[in-house]
Amino acid sequence: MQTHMHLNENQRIAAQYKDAHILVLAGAGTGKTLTIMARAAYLIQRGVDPGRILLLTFTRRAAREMIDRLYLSIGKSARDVTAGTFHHFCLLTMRRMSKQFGIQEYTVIDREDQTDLMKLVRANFLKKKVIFPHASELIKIYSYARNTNIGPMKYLKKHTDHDEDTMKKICIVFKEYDKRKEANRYLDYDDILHRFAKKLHDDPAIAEKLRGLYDHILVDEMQDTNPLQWLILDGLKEPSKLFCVGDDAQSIYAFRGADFRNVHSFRRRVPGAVVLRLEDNYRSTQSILDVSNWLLKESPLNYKKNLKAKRESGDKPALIDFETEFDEAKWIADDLIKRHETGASWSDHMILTRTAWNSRTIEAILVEKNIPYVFIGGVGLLQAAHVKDLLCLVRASISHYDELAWIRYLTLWPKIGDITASRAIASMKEAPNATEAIHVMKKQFKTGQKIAEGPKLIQKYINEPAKALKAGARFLDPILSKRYNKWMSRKKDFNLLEQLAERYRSLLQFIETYTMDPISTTEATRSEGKDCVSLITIHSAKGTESSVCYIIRAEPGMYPYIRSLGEEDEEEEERRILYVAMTRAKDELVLTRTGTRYGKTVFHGGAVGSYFLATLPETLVESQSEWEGVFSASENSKNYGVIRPRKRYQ
DNA sequence: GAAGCGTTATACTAT
DNA sequence: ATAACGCTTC
Repeated sequence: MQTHMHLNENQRIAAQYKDAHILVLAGAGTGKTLTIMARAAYLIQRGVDPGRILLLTFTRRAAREMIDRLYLSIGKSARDVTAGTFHHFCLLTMRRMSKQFGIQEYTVIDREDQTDLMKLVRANFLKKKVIFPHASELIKIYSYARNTNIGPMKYLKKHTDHDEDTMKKICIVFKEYDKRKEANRYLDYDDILHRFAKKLHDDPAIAEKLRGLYDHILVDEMQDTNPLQWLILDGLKEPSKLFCVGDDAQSIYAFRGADFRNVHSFRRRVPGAVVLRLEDNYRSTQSILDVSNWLLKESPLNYKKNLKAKRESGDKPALIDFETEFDEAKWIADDLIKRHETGASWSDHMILTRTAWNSRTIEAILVEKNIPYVFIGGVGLLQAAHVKDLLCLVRASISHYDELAWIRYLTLWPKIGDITASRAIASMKEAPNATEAIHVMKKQFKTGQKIAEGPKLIQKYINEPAKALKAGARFLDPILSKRYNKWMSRKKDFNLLEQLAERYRSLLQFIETYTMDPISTTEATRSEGKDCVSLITIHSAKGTESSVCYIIRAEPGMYPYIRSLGEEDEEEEERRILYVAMTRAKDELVLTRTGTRYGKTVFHGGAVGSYFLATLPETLVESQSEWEGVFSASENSKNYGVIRPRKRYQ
């Protein structure tokens, strides 16, 4: 990282550009974040009210970090800048104008709830057993179609090969899903953007108001915004000025509707926009960039990227082979300990993983060896079954429309399954208010009195989330302790939850925050600023950096990921994922791979399927094999078997 | 008909 | 770890 707010010429020109919409094309490590912050600082110093600056980032973590850094540079006024993700910003704004947006009493639901709701709709729609996409697949299709602003039918025709009849049925199911969602007063992630964008474009009075909120909109990771997000920027951009920063080579969210080409069309979309470039890399050594550059050059797409280091050439990246993921994990843990003993901080190390579950082995070893770490990405604390049980009790207490929460809560009780629960909930829907609804529900069951106690308990503490959770946890304890093995270790999560909740003024706010920004258990436990190793998915690692980076499981079937094989667009996205991973490293890059694929040892001969590192020139890395008795690392890559594309899910 | 239990299959990325 | 499924019990 460059010294604080010390800008090079191009960064300075970008940060201080006047009166224009600006796109900054900034390669990895060229000081993207620094330039955005310098822009904010410059604007504020020139007299712009910080409250009239909107900073849109990709994760809430990124927003927090930027505001913290801005605080160090310009002080208190940094806190007045609105910073967050598109979803966060849109929801916040809609909550402030909840009457105009008609979202009072609405509950935000996550992907899992979306899928569960879709399951109900799907089951209702299908008479008998027919071949029909699963709920998770339906949600994926619908979400993608909405984020790219194309109709579901158009999407289905373009991306699947279902027959006409099935496609029509799928579209009907989507309509049913919408209806059910509305009846439950749910907002899914896509609704948050969609409702906002719709008002912005269809309601001139509200649009006028929204456009007047900010003078400057700064957007990080522009390459990963999708067409729906673009509608939002487009609607807000006059008289506000856009300052967008991105890099096509780091676009890794196509599955969410982003298109890496979208930064190229910026000038067409925004007439008169100025496009600037940052090309000097301050982050990494040249040896790390050499491998990264090589990877992009191998692509059939022309990224026109050749990162040049401002730093020394440094050590060559290492490529190390292991027989099993267990060996790999142990080696990394020992390497970390060695480095720590010679004076390095744990926090100088980042372990990058393609998939969240791939990190399980290494996580176990880190725990075993007492290496402090934080896991970022993947499944959250709030997804654990027992935590969901408690949160659903809370949700049910807040909203009597919340069908999923009620089903979950009611089915915790003996002799109540989903069918009985659904019936009771259907009768509740008629009730005019929450109190009446609970009264109606109570009468359905012999144990009704006891069942109704839970929500009543929670309702007492609507504005004291920690107390509500404590009361809820105590209330559910007898049921949950019977339900789960190892209950004592699960129960600990409730204390953690209570601690988190203390920071919030209402239950609604607490639930909403963590629904939109799920965190892992280690992330919740870690005290701020603690020295620890980061174990992180590459998708979550965007925008971060570390002195030493380990990219684990860099074997065939992983880069490109096995499911993308055969689809050029998808394989190229996988290339960018690996590129993002490599360019996080400042001083040392260690690629490790195993001979295990899906639990089986792979060392049969034959041609290599699509595997990026198969053609990696030996001069670019130091190869090493910890796989005793087997061929050397360089031979190794040639001896991996053919990888065939897995049958695609329809 | 519905609940509940035990067995088996299964894993990408995320707001 | 959990969802899905088949089977048994109420």
